[in-house]
Formats: sequence, structure tokens, C-alpha cells
Amino acid sequence: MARPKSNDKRTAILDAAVRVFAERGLAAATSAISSAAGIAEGTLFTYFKTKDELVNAVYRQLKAELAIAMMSRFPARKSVRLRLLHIWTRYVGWGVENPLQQKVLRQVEMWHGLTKESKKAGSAPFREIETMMREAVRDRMVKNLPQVFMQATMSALAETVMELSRHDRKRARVYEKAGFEMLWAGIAKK
Amino acid sequence: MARPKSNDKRTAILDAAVRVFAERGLAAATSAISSAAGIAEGTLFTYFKTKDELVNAVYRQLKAELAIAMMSRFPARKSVRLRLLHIWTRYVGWGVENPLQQKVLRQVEMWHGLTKESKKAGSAPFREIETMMREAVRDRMVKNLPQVFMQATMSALAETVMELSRHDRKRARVYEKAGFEMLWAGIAKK
Amino acid sequence: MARPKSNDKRTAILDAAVRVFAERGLAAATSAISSAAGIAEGTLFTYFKTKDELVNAVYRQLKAELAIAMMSRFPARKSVRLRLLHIWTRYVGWGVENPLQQKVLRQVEMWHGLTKESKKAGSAPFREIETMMREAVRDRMVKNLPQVFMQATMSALAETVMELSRHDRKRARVYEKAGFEMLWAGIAKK
Amino acid sequence: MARPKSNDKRTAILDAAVRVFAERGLAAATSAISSAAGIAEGTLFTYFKTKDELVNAVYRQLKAELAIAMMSRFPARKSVRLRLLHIWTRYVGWGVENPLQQKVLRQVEMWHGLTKESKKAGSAPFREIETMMREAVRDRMVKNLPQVFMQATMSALAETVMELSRHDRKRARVYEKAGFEMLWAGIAKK
DNA sequence: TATGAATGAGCGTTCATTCAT
DNA sequence: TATGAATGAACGCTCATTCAT
Repeated sequence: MARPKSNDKRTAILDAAVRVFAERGLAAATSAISSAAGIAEGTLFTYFKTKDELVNAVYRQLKAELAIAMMSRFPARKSVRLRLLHIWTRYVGWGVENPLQQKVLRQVEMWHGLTKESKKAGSAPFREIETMMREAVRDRMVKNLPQVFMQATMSALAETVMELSRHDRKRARVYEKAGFEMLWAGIAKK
Repeated sequence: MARPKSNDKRTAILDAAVRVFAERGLAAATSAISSAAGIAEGTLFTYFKTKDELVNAVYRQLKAELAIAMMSRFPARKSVRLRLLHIWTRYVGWGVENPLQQKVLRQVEMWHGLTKESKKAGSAPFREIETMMREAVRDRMVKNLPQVFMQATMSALAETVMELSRHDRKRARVYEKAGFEMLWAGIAKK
Repeated sequence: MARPKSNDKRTAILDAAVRVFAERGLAAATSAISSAAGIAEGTLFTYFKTKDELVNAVYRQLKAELAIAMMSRFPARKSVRLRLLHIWTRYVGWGVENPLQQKVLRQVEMWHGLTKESKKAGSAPFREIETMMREAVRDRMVKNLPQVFMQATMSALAETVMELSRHDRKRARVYEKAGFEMLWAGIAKK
Repeated sequence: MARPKSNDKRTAILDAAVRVFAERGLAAATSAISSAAGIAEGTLFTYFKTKDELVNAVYRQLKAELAIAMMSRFPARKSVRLRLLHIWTRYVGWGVENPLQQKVLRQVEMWHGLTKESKKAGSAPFREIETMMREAVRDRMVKNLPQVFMQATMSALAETVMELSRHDRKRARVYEKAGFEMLWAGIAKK
């Protein structure tokens, strides 16, 4: 079967894309990516038919990594507050430890070429959060606010915290705690 | 600072740039901007030496507009909560009423080419907010949190509210109110 | 109005295209054409939006030149035979004297990208031939054969004669005469 | 001349090439040919060192098929007219029944990469026609015209008839007959 | 100053050919 | 021998910028 399409190489391209996009934005040339990945220019297109397809793949990859970071060891039995705190902590932690990934993810999320399929696939693993929040509303633990509001504010606050923490590592804990308190205070029933 | 001949034309270019960037992203061609502005391709470059300079100018322009919207009629005598609410309401209102501007502002803020000077100039008019918050901390009305945190979370929440409101105009008031409550609950001393 | 789009330059590009296509076929690079025309690569696209558009323009240009060569001084009053001979002679003469043009015209006519509009525009000036032949049929000077047949065989024979003549100039007259006799013998009523 | 292992595969490639070239022109990718032939991309190059070599081989193959179609059951004893008619009928018949082959043959004949050897090999089987015509000239059955002229006009007329017939099957007989009459009238001694 | 044609570096992508398997 | 991933030159085209008018 000749050299089989190697998963290593696919991964190398995705990794290189993240590095290059983080440094130069999504406008970076595919040739910069292929050379960062240590492959020929044409090879990139054996793995991703177009640049758009590559960017979509980067998005899915990052979302999947983030999902693993956030959703593993999810304490399904604990209180809503602790479950939300778990998610929050993991999210912020991932962003602080993976700054390139997080930066690129933000950029891609604002990008025009994301397909519906990618968006769907990207958000699928986070469905559990929605379920949790819905139940929390039903159980009167949390205010009856639109789902989108709760998720969007959580993302926005978490991303803010990540960025602040990256620039001022010493205060990372302060930011993280204050961010969560803001979120919880805005969401929880008194 | 060279003062070009026609301020009208300069303004026309900036306006056109906002419209075009909002629709096609910062990657839009300068020729699209000049034609939207009703001028020749080359003329754009008598007002802005490079595209990067134009984008920086757009940023400053938008920040200045936003500052006017936010800071005018600032109720310096009212309570901290009301002053903050004033800012919040103006900010969110500006974003909802000027969706193109707000979209472009977000894009430019994520862009790589913003100069330090632009960033400084852009945030200058908002110095007053910082002063206010500093006093509020001193007077124990507000928790002793880092300034950046308070400003960044306010921005993040406001932008989230704007975007949600644009997609769901009927809930705009709900979002605005819940957003402010979250911010205030996270900041105010109990 | 700055440098106006020059007709000279447009013509230079079309001429260069003919030369280059004749030498290397329609697959020749646009960069070869622009450099043969003495202009920058990008300039070609100010005059022709795409390569396909350029090839279509070449086709129309050549057809127009051919039409002028064939249809000028058309002896509308003479006998059918003499009128047909006039066309034949002009056609063959043009092909022999403009070998590059004729070669390229053949290639373009076999090409997939010719638009309907081009085909229509290209054949319009030759409408007069059709009229002539139709009248000749009506007047019983010529056999009642399908129009397409008469035109296609004339083209085929003329092109054959051109090519033979180019390779063997001394016999050009023989070929030309024999070719016409074949055509006339096949078409004329006995 | 290296004899590759599997003649089946060689033939499959040649057949596929004809189909693909007919549909997309000679610019078609070799990968399209190999996939149409049901083989791997690289395998094509064990049978034909380069694409040019493949096209040359296609030419020879088609010429050979055409020769078989035209020259078999050649009525060596009949009159010149009948012998010529036999050739004509077979030629036209082959073209009408093998439209892909005929289309590709025309394209390849206009192509720049045909080698002298191919041209020579391609025309070899038709030497018999030349002999026949030479004798016919000697025996005063046919005008003393250059060999090339007679062969080229026959080809040109036959190809014209094929193409017209393909587009208008009902008139195929008319075209075929009128084409031959034109040829014969142009060649035969009165 | 305003114009828009001219420029050419740079882009994403294709494809004939090579080569590790 | 057969495979198909790997290669990189080459392509058509775009666009920020320059410059003749």
C-alpha cells in the first residue's frame, strides 16, 4: 500500500498550523505552515484539500482538545456550583497552558469560513454543560436565564481571565477566582 | 502630524473601510474600500500611507466614537453603581446601534498590526473610568480587584451582550440587565 | 484620467498571445504572453480578466481580421463561381500569409472554452457567404446540399491548402487551384 | 523496445487515455487517466515513461486501429474509384462509430509533442494508398496531382463528414456521398 | 491633488514525476 | 511490479503600492 497517509504527518500539519496562525494570524501562507511542519508545499494538500478545510480541521482539533480538558473527570454527582467550577477551572487552565491554541481558537471562531458542520461538531462535546444548566434552572439552583447567555458569558469571562493571567501569571489565581465569582453571582439564585 | 487637504475624504475612507471590513473582514482589498468611498484606488494612499495605517486609523476613530457615546453626560455626582450603569448602558447601546462599527472594532482588536501608539491613544479617553473605579475601591464601594480585571470583564460582558442582543432583539433588555447584574455582583462590595 | 487603458497595449497583448500560442499551444503560460508583450504579469489582467477571456478575445480578433481579408471588395455582381472564388482566394491567401494566426485560430476553434457569444460574434461577418450560397441553390447554380456541408468542406479544403502551401510554397498555386476545383466540382450543378 | 509485463494493463491505460482526453482534452491530468484505467497513479509511469510518451503511444494506437479499419478487405482488383470508395467508406465509418477515438486523433495531430518517429509510424500502414494513387496517376485514371494533396484533402473531407454526421445522424449518408463525390470530382480525370 | 493603469511579489493549488514501501 | 504519498516547479490570479498623466 506504499507509504500510507500518516497520522503523524496530519498531526504535524495541524500543530504547525496552530503555531503559524498564532504568530501571524489566519492570513498566514500555507507555505509557511508546510515548512513549519517540515513537509513540501504540495504535501499539505494531500491531507487537507484546501486551506479552508485545514482551518476547519484546526478548529475541530482545538475544540476536541478543549473538550477533553474540560469534560474529563466531570464530577456529575457534585453540586451545580462545584460542577460549574470544575468546568471553569479546566477551561481557564487549558487556556493558560495552551496560549497558542486558545488564541487561534478565538480567531477561527470569528472567521467567515467555518462550516455549519464544523460548528456543530465543535460544540457537540459541550452538550453536557447545557444539560447541566438546564437541570440547574429546573431545580431552582440557577436563575432562569437564556442558555446562550449563560454559556456566552462564561466563555467571555473565561477568555478574559485567560488573557489577563497570561500577562500577569502571579495574579492568575486572583483572576480565576474573581472571574468565577462574577459568573456565579450573576447566575445563581440568591 | 500631516493634515491632509480634505477631511471629508478622509472621513469617507474611514467610513467605507468600516462598512467593507464588517462585510468581508480585514482581508478586504483596499480597492474595495476606495470604491466604496467613491474615490480612486490611488487616492486612498494619499490619506493613509499603507493599509496598516488605515486600519490603525479605523481603530482610533471607532474608539473615539465609542468614547463620545460612553462618556458624554457622565453623571459624575451620582453613586458608583449609577455611574457604572451609565457607562454600561451607553456601551451596550452603542454596540447594538452600531453593529458594523462594533464588529470591526473587535476584529481590529484581535489584529496583529495595531501599534502601541494606537492602543494607547484608543484607551486614553477611558481613563476617567479608571479614576472612577479607583475611587470606588478607595471608598470601599467596590472590591479591591485589579483595574484591568474590572475593565476587561466589563468589556467582555458588554460585547457578549451586544452580540446576543443583535441576534435576539426581543431579549436585548434581558441580556443588558443580566449582564450588568453579573458585572456589579462580581465587583461590588457586599 | 491618469494613463488611460491603451489600445496599443491591448493589441500588443493579443499579438503576443498569437505568437506564443502558435509556438507552444494554448497551454502556454500567461507569463510568457505578458513578457512577449513587454508588460508586467499583472498588467495582462487589467486588459483581460482571465486567460479564458483572453483566448476568446484572440478568437474574435482573428475572426475579424479574417473577415476583413475575405469579405472586402466582395464582387457582389459577379457570377456565383467568381464570388466563391474570391472568397476562396482571400481565405487561402490570408492563411498562407498569416500562418501563426491561422494555426492559432484552428487551435482555438477546437478549444473547450469558447463561449457561445464568441462563436456567434466570430461567425457573424461570414453571414453573407451563407446568403450567397442560399441564393445560388435557389437559382439552381449549385446543388441542394446542406449549408453546413458547403461551409465546412470549404473550410476544410482551404485549411488543407494553406498548410500544404506553407510547406511547399512553389506549389501553392497548384494547391490553391486544385482545391478550388475540387470544391466547385463537388458543389456546382453540372 | 522494452516489452512491459502486462499488455492488458498497457491497453487499459491507452483506452482510458482516449476516453479521458476526449472528454477533457490533452490537458487532462495523468491521475485522471490512471484512475479511469483502474490503476495507481505511479503505475502509469512504468508503462509510459512520461505523459508525452503516452500521448505519442495513443496516437500510434489510434492510427493503427484506423489502418485496420480502412485497409482490411481492400478490393485490390476493383477499379480505382471503387478502391478509393472502399477506403473512404471505411474511414468515415470508423470515425462515426468511434467518435472518441477520432476526436482524440484530431487533437493529437494538432499537438506539439508528436515525434517524427510517431508521425512516420502512424502513416506507414497507409503507404498502400499512396501506391494505389501513384498507379492511378500513371494509368491516367486520376489527375497528376501531388500525393500529399490527394491524401490531405481526403482526410480533411472525411473528417468534415464524420463531424457533420455525428451532429446530424440522419444526414450521414448524404454527407458521406457528397463528400466522396467532391473528392472524386476533384481527383479523377474527366 | 486625483486618477487608475502598471507593477511584481506572493498566494493557493495542481500535477507530472519520484520513491519508500 | 504496484502502490499512492511526497515532491516542488509552475500556474493563473490578486492586491498593496507606485507613478505617469
